[in-house]
Amino acid sequence: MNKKRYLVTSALPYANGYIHLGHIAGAYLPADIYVKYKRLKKEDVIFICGSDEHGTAIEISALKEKVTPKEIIDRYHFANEKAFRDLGIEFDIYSRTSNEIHHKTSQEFFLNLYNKKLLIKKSEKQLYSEIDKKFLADRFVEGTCPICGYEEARGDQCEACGSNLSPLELINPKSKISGDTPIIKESSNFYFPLEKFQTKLEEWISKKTNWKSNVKNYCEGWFKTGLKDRAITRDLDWGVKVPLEGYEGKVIYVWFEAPIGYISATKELFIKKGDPEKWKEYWCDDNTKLIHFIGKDNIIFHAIVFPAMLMAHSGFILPENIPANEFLNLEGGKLSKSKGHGILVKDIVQEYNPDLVRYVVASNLPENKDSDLSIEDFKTKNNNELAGILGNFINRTVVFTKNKFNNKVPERNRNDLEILEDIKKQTEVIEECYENFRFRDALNETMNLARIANKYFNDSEPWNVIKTDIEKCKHIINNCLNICYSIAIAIYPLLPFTSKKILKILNVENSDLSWDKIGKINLVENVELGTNEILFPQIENINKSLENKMEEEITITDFQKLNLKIAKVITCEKVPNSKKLLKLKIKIGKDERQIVAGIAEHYTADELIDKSIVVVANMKKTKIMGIESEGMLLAAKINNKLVLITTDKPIDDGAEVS
RNA sequence: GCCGGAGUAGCUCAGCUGGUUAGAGCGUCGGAAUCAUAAUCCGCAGGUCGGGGGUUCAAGUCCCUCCUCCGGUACCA
Repeated sequence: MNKKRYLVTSALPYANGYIHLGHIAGAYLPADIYVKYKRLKKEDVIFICGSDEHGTAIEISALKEKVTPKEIIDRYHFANEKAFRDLGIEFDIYSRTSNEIHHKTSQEFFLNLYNKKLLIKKSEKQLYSEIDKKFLADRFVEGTCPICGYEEARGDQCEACGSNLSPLELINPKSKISGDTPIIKESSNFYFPLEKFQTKLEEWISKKTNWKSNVKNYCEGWFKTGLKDRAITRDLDWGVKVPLEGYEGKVIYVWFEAPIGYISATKELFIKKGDPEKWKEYWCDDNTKLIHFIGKDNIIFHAIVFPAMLMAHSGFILPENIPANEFLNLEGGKLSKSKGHGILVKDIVQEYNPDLVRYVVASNLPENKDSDLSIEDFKTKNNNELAGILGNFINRTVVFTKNKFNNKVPERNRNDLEILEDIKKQTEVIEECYENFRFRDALNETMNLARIANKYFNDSEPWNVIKTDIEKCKHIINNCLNICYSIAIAIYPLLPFTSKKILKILNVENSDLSWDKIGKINLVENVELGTNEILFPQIENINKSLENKMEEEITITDFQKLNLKIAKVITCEKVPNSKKLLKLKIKIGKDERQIVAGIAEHYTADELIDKSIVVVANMKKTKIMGIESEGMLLAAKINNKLVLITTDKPIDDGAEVS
């Protein structure tokens, strides 16, 4: 019988931004907890992750910052790698898709499908720049929108009117790289026949009775719409080159190549370990359970696209489970980079004990639905739970030992194992949680160990017993110290740093942790303890500013780009068929113009007439629901309240705001 | 507009295929204790399970409808 193996992956973070708590809650912390638990159970498990480093977004960031893509990916790759490490998230390997081994692996994968004639070749007219010497990907083209006339529409979409475009539709297209006017040229690209795999996928997923319902629901949604073939190559520089002659200047699309990163990273891991063939045990052997930890935005890729790719390639195992999480909100608001709302890991670890961060996130994991995290939690959970329940038990036990028994493990002197058995029994409850990917429950049940322990301490009253029966007291404290050790093991998946600290306090730093040791007698009598330490000092104040650290700072020059003016509303009417749009005519000095504003849910058209408002006067023209808008009015918004910005005292329209 | 998801105690959330008095953690309150980071332990708190209607012997749990929020997708030439 072959032993079961676990191959655990966390979604490859895109190397175009810093990791924040939403990411951690979605894909990384649950995976790390799971892996640590499996390791305690002495299971064969490897934990794979790495940076996803290709794609247009990175290339565009590089273009914007006038640096090479390599600089961008290096910045985020190393920063994120460190962020994970700081949080105690320990991958066996944190690789990156820019590595040579990944390029090679992806190309082999591609060729495998190509040689089987599975890929569909489609020729399409594409824009080609003779100066840049390449085909221009959608987002590298700019031109006039054929629908609304907006002059800087992107190749894929017009930001002004929202129309989806293809670069060929643009009037006067220009290369965003060189400004060159591209010509139309035939370009052929390959498509992956996803449609063909739909039946097989549906069948496969229908058998996955232990998958979370949210994951299955998403899949069913996609099936219902019908899977469509997806382009697998595109005209770009930055990425894995298409390994065929005549396809120079084309790369493999990131969605295809990134998940292969799990395979390349596994290869890399075993090359480093000096056993270069061993990766196959994890990817090609049915005794291995492949588990992808991801956020819900990634479900389509891990539950549908990648499995289809693996089926097409054949020889690989398919995922056993995909315990995708929903999204983590912060103070009721969505975590989003663009809105400057969120907590970056690199910042939070400066502020708090990483185990506290793990604890707060783990107790709020969005396992069944989007969840909400409050900054206040860092304080209350630290003080009330970690310090009060867990830290306190360790501390009261150790301090008691120090004061009454010379800081040495007192002797056992009776045959009473009941409390240790209770502890053991509780761990079975915890195990069940882990096996079912219920990490929030696991955390709660783990804390119950400390609750049981505190109760035992209270009920046993060693501070009284010592006055009448010192032997009995020794036994009690011996139990408590052994419970401390058990707790150190049990909390290890959740609070690895604290676990180590407890071992140090117990002076058994080098002991090999194993789940089986929980509820057993592990400490040697009369051995002296180490130095005590307060595990979770009380937190008095919390730093609310953390949530805003994502906001970009600007200079006065940036501000001056805005041309803010006072305007007077002349007429105003509701835009038919819209929920929140009002169309208003405004007067800015001599200038009269029309703007469309999304405030109908807060103001009626009549209320606005004659009001003095503040508008951004140099806003690019745009069309909203087909209506031209030549500016943007300012309003303050919080929760669901919205009020217009107006002036303190009357002032003529046209006045500048600065 | 359409398709999903969600709306359960003050807060954060559990409640599988409908079935005894709707649960947990934290907070609040009362009590016990004082070894411990004013930490612990015990007890209590009574929430029309978003509104309304329906099916059923029985619904938080199924059906219809409405409201609110969140995703996805479409359209508004």
